[in-house]
Amino acid sequence: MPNQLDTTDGPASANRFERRRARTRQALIAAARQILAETGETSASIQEIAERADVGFGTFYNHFETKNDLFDAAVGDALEEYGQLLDGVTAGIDDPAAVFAASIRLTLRLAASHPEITQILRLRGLPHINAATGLGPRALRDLEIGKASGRFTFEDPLVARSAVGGALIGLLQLNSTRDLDAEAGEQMAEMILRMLGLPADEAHEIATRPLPDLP
Amino acid sequence: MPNQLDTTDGPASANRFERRRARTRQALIAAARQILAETGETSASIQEIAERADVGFGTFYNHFETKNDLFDAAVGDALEEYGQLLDGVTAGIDDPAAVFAASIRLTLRLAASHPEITQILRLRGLPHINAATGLGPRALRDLEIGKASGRFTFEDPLVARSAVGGALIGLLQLNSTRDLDAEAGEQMAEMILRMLGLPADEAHEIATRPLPDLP
DNA sequence: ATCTGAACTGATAGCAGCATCAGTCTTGGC
DNA sequence: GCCAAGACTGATGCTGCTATCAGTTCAGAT
Repeated sequence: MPNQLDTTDGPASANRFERRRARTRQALIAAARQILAETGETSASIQEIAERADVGFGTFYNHFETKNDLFDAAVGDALEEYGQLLDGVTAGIDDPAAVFAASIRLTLRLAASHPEITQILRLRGLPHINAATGLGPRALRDLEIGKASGRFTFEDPLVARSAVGGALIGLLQLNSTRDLDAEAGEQMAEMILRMLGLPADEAHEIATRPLPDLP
Repeated sequence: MPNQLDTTDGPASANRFERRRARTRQALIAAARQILAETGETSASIQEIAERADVGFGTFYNHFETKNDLFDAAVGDALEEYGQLLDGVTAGIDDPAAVFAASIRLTLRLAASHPEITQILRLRGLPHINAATGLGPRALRDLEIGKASGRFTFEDPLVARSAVGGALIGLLQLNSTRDLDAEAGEQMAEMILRMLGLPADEAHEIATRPLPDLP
C-alpha cells in the first residue's frame, strides 16, 4: 500500500521526508510573502509567521537562521514566480522591443490578478534589478540583442536596464495610489521603447498590439 | 544685555526656548538620517538614536510619538533638502528639457558629495515620487509645461513622472553596486529626454551641455 | 530676585519577542 | 513489527526595548 502512494510522488523529491520538509518550508515562505504584501514590513514576530504557516513555533528554526533569511527567501520566491510568468507568455516573441512592451503591460495586469507578487515587486524589486537572479539577466540579454541588431540605441546596457526597471517599478508605485487602466501600460511601454531608441510611430504601434493573456 | 543677544537672533524663532526645542528636534532628525543612510533600516533602538543625537533618552518623547514618526520626518527632511539643492541650481533654466537633464546628472553627482541624502533618496524615495511634497509637484509642473509647449510628447503626466522618477532611482540603485562616472548620468538624461519625446540628436545635445556646479 | 512653566533627563517597571531544548511524532530501513 | 534518524512542537528563561514619570535645569515674566 505504501508503494502505491510512492508511485504518485512527484519527481521533485526522492522520499516523503524531503517532501514534508519542502512543504513546511514553502508554508513558511508563503506566510512571509503574505505578510510582506499586506504590511510591507518584516517586523512581524516569528510567532505570528509560524501561526500563519500553521507550523509550530520552533519549526521556524529548522529551516531558517534568522527572520531576514526567511524574508530574503520569500522575496526571491515571489520574484522568481513573476519571472516565470512573464517568461511563459513572452517565450514566443522574437523581437526584443515587443518582449519589453508586452512585459510592461503584463506587469500592470498582474497587479489585478496577482496582487501579492505585485506588492512584493513594488516594495522590494528595486534592489533586484541588477541582481544575478530573476528577470534581471533576461532583461539584460534582450537589451544586448536589441542593441546588437541596431534596434535599440544606447551606450551602457546596465544603465538602460536600470532605467527600464526603475520606470516599471515607478509605474507600479503610481498604480498603488490610484488604480490605472490598461492604457497606462501602453503609454509606459511606448515611452520605454522611445527611450531605447525606437522611432515614435513604431513605438506606438508595438505598444498597442493585442496582448496575450496570462495563464 | 539680554536685549543685545536678542538682536542676533535669527528670524526663524521668536525666542530662545523655541530655538532650543528646534535644535533638539533637528539633532534627533539628523541622527535618524545618519542611521537610515548607514543601515537602511529603522530598527535601531530609541536609546541609540538619542545617544547619537546627544540628547537624553526621555527627550525623544517630547518630540515624537513613535519611532516611525521620527523616521518619516527624517526622510521628509532629507528629500526636502535634496529638492532645494536642485531647485537652486536649475532655477535659472527655462527649458524644461534642460531642467530634467541637469537634475538627473546633478543627482548622480550628489551621490559623491551628499552620500547621506543620496542613500535616503535611493532607499525611500520611491513612495515620494507621487507625494504632494518635495520634488514631485515641481517635476509634474515642468512636465506639463513641456507638454503644453509641444516639446514633450506623452499622454498622462502622472505616468511620465513615475517613469522619470523610477528611472532616476534605478540609476542610483545601479550606482550603489558599481560606482558610475558622470557619463552614465549623461546617458540616463539622454534616454529620459528621448522617452519624453525629444528627437535623438536634440536629446544628446542637451544631455551633454556643460553642467553648473552644486553649491 | 523670585516665580512659573516648559523642556530635558535617566532610572525603572513591564512587556514582547527570541532562541533553546527536552520530548513527541513521522518516516524509512531492517 | 521494531528501531534509528530526522522533523516537528511549544513551554521556558532570558534579553533588550519601550514608555512613563518624578526630579532637575533653563528661559522669560513680574
